[in-house]
Amino acid sequence: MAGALAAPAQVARVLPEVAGFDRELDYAVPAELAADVRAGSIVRVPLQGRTVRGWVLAFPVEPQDGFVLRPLAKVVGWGPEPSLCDLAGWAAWRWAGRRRSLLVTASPLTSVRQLPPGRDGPLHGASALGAPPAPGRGPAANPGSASSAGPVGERGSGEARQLVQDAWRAGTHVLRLPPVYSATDLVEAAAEHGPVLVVAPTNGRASAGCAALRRRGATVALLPGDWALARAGTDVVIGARAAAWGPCPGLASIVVLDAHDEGLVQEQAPTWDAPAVARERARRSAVPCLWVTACPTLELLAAADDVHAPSRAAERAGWARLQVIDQRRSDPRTGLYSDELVSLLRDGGQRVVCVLNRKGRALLLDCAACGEVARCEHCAGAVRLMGEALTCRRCGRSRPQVCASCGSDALRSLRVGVTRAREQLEALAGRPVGEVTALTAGKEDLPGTDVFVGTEAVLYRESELRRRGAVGAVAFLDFDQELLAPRYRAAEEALALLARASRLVGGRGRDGRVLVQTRLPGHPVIEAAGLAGPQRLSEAEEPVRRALRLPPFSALAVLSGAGATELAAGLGMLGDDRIEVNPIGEGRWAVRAPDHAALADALGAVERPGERVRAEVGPVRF
DNA sequence: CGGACAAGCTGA
DNA sequence: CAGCTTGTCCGG
Repeated sequence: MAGALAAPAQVARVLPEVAGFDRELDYAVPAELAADVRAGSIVRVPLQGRTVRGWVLAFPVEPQDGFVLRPLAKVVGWGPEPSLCDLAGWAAWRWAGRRRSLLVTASPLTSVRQLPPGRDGPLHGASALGAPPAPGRGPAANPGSASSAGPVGERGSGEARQLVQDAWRAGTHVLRLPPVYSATDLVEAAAEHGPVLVVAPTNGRASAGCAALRRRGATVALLPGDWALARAGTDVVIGARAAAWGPCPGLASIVVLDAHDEGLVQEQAPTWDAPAVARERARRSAVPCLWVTACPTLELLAAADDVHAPSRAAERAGWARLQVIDQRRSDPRTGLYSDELVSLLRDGGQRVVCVLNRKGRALLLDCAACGEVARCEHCAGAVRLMGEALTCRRCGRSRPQVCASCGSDALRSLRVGVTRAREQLEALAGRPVGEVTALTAGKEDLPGTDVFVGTEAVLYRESELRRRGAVGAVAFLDFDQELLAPRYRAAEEALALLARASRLVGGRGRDGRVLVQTRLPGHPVIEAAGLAGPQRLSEAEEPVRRALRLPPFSALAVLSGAGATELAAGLGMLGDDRIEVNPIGEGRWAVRAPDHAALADALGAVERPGERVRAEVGPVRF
């Protein structure tokens, strides 16, 4: 540096984008860059002999004395609004992570040097919101999706609008709308109060919602692509879960669609979830946060200020008819295909989607001659059929399809997977059956058949399935697997599957139905879906969760990775008797606290070990 | 994270 | 003791 006696440069406080580094550093801002620097700007700064990206958290600031400040190297472009930088700090505390990944989520994919004309510019000058549809207006609608209906259908529009009006005050509100309702009407009603940020559970729902809103004349930014447009200002900003971190100047409300959906939870640490981020963001802006869901979870209900539901008639109309097949007296071997299912399959006019949450062909076999379960000769683990051979799940060794105890080659499938079910369904139906699993999802077109079988991934192919005509029925071949899954949220997840299936067949008004094969016909999940009354499940679940001190009656985190044991020990050393730490096998630890604040404070108070630790706050699987 | 630098190891 | 690896520290 020349050491000239010019006026002291202004100073910016920057968070460098360096993994594992969460400190703010001060930099001098050269006069020629000062005009482009503002809080939130993305810049490049020198650090240890290289230059790295970073976010300006504050500008200008009083520098801390005692440092020779290095100059900012470059202004890359626009970044998150300053309020989102603060929100990232909160989320880093709440999910025991660092700000970097959260600010990456809040930033554009590529540098944004200039914003397009915004709210008051030519794109927006006369928003057509509330006016009759004006197809030619606004940014180009997505080609290709213009033919599909709104994100979820058109029924019950008045009800959705009315709920928005009822809930219109600062705070977090559960809008308990049935699976079939008009999200487009709902968002449109919210947008009449000012810019609305919409978080959808999948990119597919977000882009369908974007197209529907644009057809009605709203200016809509679809994230992540339209980041710059969103930052400039639109009526609606919509995207998948990362949209919770999307720019939305003048934010007047946040709407989270399918707030119960697991797609709204970030899998990588920090494991933030969009409903909780939306709630805090709305709270900080003193605007309404609307959690829209057909099946509110206990965790959502506990965190919300109130619940708004439509009339019984409207709620009933939006759930499909449920046909429960009681299989308590059927043979477990043949129980996957009830008479009712077979007649449905043989009705050639029906398009049927079957759900079986098991991949592969045969996952458990026994010998037809001696009845022995097929197991591995080396480790005694259960074997499954892979191709033509039996493969051990535990040690991976293979052997031919022969019974190890009597030598017979007549092995029977005790628990079939989707691959085998497809073959069996095809034989029963007398027409072609297509297989859909997560492996094929998104990449290939659906098979050209009218009957499908797949894991729950098949339910996420809604728009493709419906494009070829109405789906007459969704059949859950082994619903008990969902009901009895060893996870505390299993029942709520099972109801969410029935809600998704309801949406696929289109509610009471259509002839569609959801068929459930089960040995637990009186289960609260089935009762709730059958009566279109999701609170039935909440009422049954609440005392169980309370007694077991599971969320929302506690807050959980799972620690894993090489440093997990050290971090667990550190938590024990805090001497806080509200924090429980328990081993859950293989270097994994469960941490339980009375609430999220206590959990976050405890995780934040312990020094992180040198070795890597993953802290999954609010584990999806537990 | 990744560069800088120091301490530790090895072989001629 | 040069030449290399491994570990620890620290960033404005």
